[in-house]
Amino acid sequence: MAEQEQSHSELLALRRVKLEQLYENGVNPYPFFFDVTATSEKLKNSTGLIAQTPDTAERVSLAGRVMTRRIMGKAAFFNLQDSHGTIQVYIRRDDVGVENYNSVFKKMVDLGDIVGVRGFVFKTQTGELTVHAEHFELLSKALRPIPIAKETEENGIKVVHDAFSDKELRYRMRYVDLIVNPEVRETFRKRSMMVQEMRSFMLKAGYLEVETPILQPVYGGASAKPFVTHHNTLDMKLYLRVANELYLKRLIIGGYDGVFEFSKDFRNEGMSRFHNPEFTQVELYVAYKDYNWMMDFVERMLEQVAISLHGSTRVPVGEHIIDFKRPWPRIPMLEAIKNETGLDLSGMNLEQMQQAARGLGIQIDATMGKGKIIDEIFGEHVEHKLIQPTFITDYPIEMSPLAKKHRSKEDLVERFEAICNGKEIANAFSELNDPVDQRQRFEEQVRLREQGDEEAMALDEDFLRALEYGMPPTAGLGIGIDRLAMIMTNQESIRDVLFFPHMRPE
RNA sequence: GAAGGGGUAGCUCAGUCGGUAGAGCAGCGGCCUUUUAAGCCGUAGGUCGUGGGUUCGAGCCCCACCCCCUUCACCA
Repeated sequence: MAEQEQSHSELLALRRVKLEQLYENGVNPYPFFFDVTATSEKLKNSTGLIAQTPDTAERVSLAGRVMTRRIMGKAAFFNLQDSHGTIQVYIRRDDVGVENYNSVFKKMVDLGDIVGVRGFVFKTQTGELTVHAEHFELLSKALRPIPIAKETEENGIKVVHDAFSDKELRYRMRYVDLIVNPEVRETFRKRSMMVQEMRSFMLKAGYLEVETPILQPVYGGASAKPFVTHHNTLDMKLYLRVANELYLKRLIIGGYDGVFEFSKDFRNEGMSRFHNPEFTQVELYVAYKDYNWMMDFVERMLEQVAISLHGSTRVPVGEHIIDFKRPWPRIPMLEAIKNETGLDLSGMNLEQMQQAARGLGIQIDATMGKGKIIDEIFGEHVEHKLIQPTFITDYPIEMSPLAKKHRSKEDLVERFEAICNGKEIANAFSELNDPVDQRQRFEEQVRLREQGDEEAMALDEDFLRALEYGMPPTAGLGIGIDRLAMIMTNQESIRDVLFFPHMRPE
C-alpha cells in the first residue's frame, strides 16, 4: 500500500527512475566505503590549509549531504553538510570528469543525497572557504526529497526561509528534523554533554554506575500509576518501573558507598509539555551522608553542568537568565509559604489549615491531611515563583514515605527539592533506614490504596527484608534529566529534548 | 479527560460573498566555469485530514470522527 501511495507522487517516482539509470550507467548508488579525512568544522578552524597554489595544497576528503546547489553550466557550487556543519564545495566539469559531472552530478544527484568529495581548500572571490573538488562520488541516493530551508542575512541577522517547522512532522520524522534544522542537532548534543558531565562528576566522586531491573514484580519508589505487562513463561504480571529507588538502596545495603543509574522510568499518566510516558531520571545514593550534604553535591554538580554547556553559570531560559552559581538559597517549605503568602502554617491544626487553604482559593476535600494541604498551598502559590535555583527543604511526612523523619521538626521529613524556573528539577532526602518505621509508612500507603489512591505505593516485603539487614545512613537524590535538559537547552516542551517523543500512531 | 487553535502541492503559506485551486522554494527541460535565498527562459505538480450532509455548485456552511499544538486537571 505504501508502495502504491509513492507511485502517485512524481517526485518519488522520479528518484526511483534516477536510481535505475545509475545502475544502468554502472554507478553504484550505495557504495561501501569512503575515506573521510576532514570535517567541515576542522577545515573552518584551520585556515592554514588554504592553498597558495593548487599544486602544493594539501588534499582533504569529506562526506555529507548535499543541501543547496548553484549550477552554472560547466561548474557548480553546493553546500555539503556533515555532522559538524556545512561547507561549500566547488566542482568543475574539467576537474572531476565530463561523464561524472554531467551524467552523475548534474543529472542524478538531488538535494539530500549523500556524497563524498576530495580536493583542496581555497577561498572564493566573495571570501567563502570552499573545497575545490577533484574527485566526486555518490555515496547514498536519497529516494525522498528533504524540505530545504534557505537562509539570508538581512542587516546582519540570519533569516531562515521556509524552515521545516511543522511540529507533528518534525516529531514523527525526527531524522528529517535533524537533517534540516541544525539547532535541533545542537540541542541534543547539549543534552548528551549534560548527561556526560553529570556521569563523570559522579564517577569522579567515586560512585558506581549500575543497572537495575526495568521489569519489576513490585513497583515502588514513587507515587505514580505504572504500565503493566505480562511475562509469558512465568505467566506473571510485571510492571515497568516508575523509579529505581528501592533497588539502588538494596545496593547500598549490599555495601557500596555510592551508586547511581540513569534510568528510563515509565508512568501511566497524562501527557503534556512537561510529561512524556517514558522519561529519564538519574538517581544517586550515597552512604553515610544526609540531605544537607546532598544539597552541596547537587549545587556543585549542576553548577559544573552549566559551566561546561554555556561557559558560564548563567543560562538563558525563556525571559530569564538563570544563574546556577552556588550557593543556592535553602528555604524550609513552611517558611517559603510564609514569605509568599504571609501565612504561618507551623502551629496550625488541621481545621485552621483547611480554613487558611480555602482563604487562598484552594479546593479542599475531607481526605486531605495537613501534609497534602501544605503541599497544595506550596504548589499553588510558591513553586512557580521560584525562578532562580532554590532548595526547598523539610516536607510533610505524608508525602514522603521513603524519607527519614526530621531530626528536630515534628511531622516533617528531611527532604528537599531543587526548584528552578518554577519547576522541580531535583528531589532528595535523608533516606529512611529504620525498617520498623519503613514498614509503618508502607502500611499507611496500603491504607491509602484501599481508600482508592491509585498512586499510593505498594508494600515491598523484599525491600523491608533488605532494610532489616541494616542500611547505613544514606542520602538519596533524583534529578529529572528531561526537565533539566529543557532548562539547559532553553526548550519549552519536553518533546524538544526527546528524540522520539510519544505520539499517537499515524 | 475538558476548552481553545490548527490540518490546502515535497516544504512554507495565501485562498475574498459558496462559483470549480494559487505563490515562493524544491522538482522537470534548457542557457550559464568563483556562485551563495545564484540568475534567466520554459514546464509540471492537489483525495484541500477522513466520512457524511446542505446546495445547481463546498477548501469555505453543518454534523461526526482522526491527528497536532496550547491551556487546565494528575504528575517528574
